[in-house]
Amino acid sequence: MADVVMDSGQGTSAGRDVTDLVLQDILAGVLLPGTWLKQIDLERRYNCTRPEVRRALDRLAQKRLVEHVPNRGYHVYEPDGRRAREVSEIRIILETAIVGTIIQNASLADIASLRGLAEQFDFMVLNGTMLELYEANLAFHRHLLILGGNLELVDLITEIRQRTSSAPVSQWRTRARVEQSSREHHLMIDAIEAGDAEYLKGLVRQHILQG
Amino acid sequence: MADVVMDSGQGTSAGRDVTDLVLQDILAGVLLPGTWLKQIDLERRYNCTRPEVRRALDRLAQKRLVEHVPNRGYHVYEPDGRRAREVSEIRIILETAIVGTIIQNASLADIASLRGLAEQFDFMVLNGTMLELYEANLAFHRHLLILGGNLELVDLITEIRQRTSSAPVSQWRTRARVEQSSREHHLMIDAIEAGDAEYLKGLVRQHILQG
DNA sequence: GTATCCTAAATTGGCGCCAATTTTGGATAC
DNA sequence: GTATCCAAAATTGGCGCCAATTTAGGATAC
Repeated sequence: MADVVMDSGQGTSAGRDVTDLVLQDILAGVLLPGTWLKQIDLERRYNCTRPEVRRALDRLAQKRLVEHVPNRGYHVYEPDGRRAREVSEIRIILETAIVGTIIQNASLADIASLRGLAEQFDFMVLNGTMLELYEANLAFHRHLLILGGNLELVDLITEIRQRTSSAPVSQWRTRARVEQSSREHHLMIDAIEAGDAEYLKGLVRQHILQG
Repeated sequence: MADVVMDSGQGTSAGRDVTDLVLQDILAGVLLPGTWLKQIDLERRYNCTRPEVRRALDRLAQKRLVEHVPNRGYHVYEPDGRRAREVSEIRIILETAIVGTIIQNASLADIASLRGLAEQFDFMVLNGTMLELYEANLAFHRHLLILGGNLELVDLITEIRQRTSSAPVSQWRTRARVEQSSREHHLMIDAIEAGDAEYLKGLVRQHILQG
């Protein structure tokens, strides 16, 4: 029996589960770092019940996106310079490590798909919300990582990407940076086409460090 | 560190979080892969309430140690060859990446501490339970990783180590392998003392691949 | 006028009940 | 004898209530 049910893992799910809704609002910058997440407020905001709110908060606390203070509540994690730096370092280690495999596995069809996703990102820069831009970026990078052939790694990177919750908002404020990201996406694809692993590694590193 | 090892059936399980208790039982092999975790059973087994059980199961499902099938329950994840291989690959990438930093940062005091932890592991091989052995191993590797200077990375590796839950039991059955691990621990410390990064990388890779 | 204490409102968090769904066992029909 | 169907038991999971703790505000003493 094909009884495969997509539980609320870390996949990109539609805004059904409360956990994802809160997560999206944190990533979109609606719920700012330091904000206390009162259960009664979330209950009303997302039109859901108390237990659902509590489960969502517990899950986000496990993911270390919010902090739980016993008998006082949950609040959005404040950006931590050290942590952000360390997460970036981890991402650089992981994402540069599979550059070789990505280049080996990339077919012409893959490159075409990547171009499409990169262009979709460009489109969202002009006509899209912050969230749509974020998701387009995620889709591009996800497709790129899948070429690495390690699905666990794709999930892991997607997961630790969220650990610098405040990053997307605070770093993507300027249009210049977003357009820089856009250019780098295309340069990455060029590097894959050219089969230049070392150049791609440099691009990935730079891309992560700037956001 | 005195580790609280809970025997099943015992009554007073005060203080400890239920999630950790179930986690330890999965890691220790008491709860075998595929087992259905009925809420009523866990409730009685760990002397806790229904909501506590459900929270623990939800958390373990988030960590992907158990799988949740709606309206049917939770069961311990079956070992997946592909996943285990991919997790090993990730660990190799991360742990070999910080070998250089580890060697740079390792003081004489650190090396002495590592020797002590390695010897504690040796001791547990002879006079210790499976869980104590597992924890001694964890303590050694944790101390090693901390020398890398990236605390997020330490937590991350500790976390993904648990993703191959069935590994410790199934792979550590033979004494030969455990003693091989023991030898490798000491060889790693030797490599650190000698400042030989490349040799240490090879050891780490081999250590992860064999379990 | 300010600090402290005490009371009241608000919030968190534990707990049990009940409905919805699934599983199991047995009875019946072919 | 076997397959199918139905009913009873068991299990999951949603929901709301109430106690414990914290916070805020006001009254009182100095």
